[in-house]
Amino acid sequence: MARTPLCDKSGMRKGTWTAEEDRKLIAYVTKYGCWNWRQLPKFAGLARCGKSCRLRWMNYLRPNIKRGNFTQQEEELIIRMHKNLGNRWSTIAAELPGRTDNEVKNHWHTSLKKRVQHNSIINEEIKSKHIESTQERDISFSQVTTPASSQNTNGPLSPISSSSGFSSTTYSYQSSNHDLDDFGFLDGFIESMDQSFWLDDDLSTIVQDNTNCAFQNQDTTTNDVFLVSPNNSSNESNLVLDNDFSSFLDSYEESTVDSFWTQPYEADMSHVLYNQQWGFLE
DNA sequence: AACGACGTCAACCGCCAGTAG
DNA sequence: ACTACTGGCGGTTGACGTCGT
Repeated sequence: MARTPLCDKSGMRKGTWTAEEDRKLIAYVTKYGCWNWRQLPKFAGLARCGKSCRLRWMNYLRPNIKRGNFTQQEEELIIRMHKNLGNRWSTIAAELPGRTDNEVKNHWHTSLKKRVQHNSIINEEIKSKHIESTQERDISFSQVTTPASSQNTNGPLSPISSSSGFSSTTYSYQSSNHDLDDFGFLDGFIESMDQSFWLDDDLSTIVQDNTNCAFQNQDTTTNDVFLVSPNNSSNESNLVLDNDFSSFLDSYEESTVDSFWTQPYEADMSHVLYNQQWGFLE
């Protein structure tokens, strides 16, 4: 599943992230935010390039990442959006709360693409059979009543004029008269999502209740919430924050840890939060 | 049980756009 | 206007798991 750990020329680690590296990254970003990915590994005590840290955080460690199988609704949305937008994975993923562009991309290549292609083939077969039967009927009909020169090949019954090139047998929304360029149905999909899906209620409460020790930094595009030191350019102030952070953690450990952090390192993250064995900036 | 083919997905790579100096 | 830097994106890789023979 993961790559064998190795180092590049500059001594930066590559390959699979260890649980310890994850703990360091989570602890640092949770405390100070992702103010500069390039500089972050140095301060977080990680022998990784910033790009690798960013990727690990964005695709795997950040809160509210939704893991597990895609629902039928999610798959239908991906297929429809991909048909309209192409390989714009980040745009597609933005409509799937908790899903990353990498995850959407992987799921498309491993599962959905084949399914769509399979359905297209079936659809083509249905189309060609329909054309054959229509032509046979037209021929037999014209033999009796109509001169060949007056046959209309692009009439209302032509499957070519009504087909979207997308199977209508599997995906129910296709039969609901949506225009291909009309994303209106997406609104309904998104509205039906519980708001807690986007941002953990417990977390937002905690951030509001602890503004004395850290301030909230929320990414408006992803709804990610980070806790940022009031003055993260100073180690001295960070140490002060460490003390405040202890009480801050005490105040919410029971209500939030389980829901805030997702698998697979839920237990490890709890360890970080409870014991604060960060081992850096100290 | 052994082996190869295939599927999955975390992670890497290169490119590009935006921004600051 | 130009350059350097950074974050973000999409394409691709490759280790590991699963399945079929």
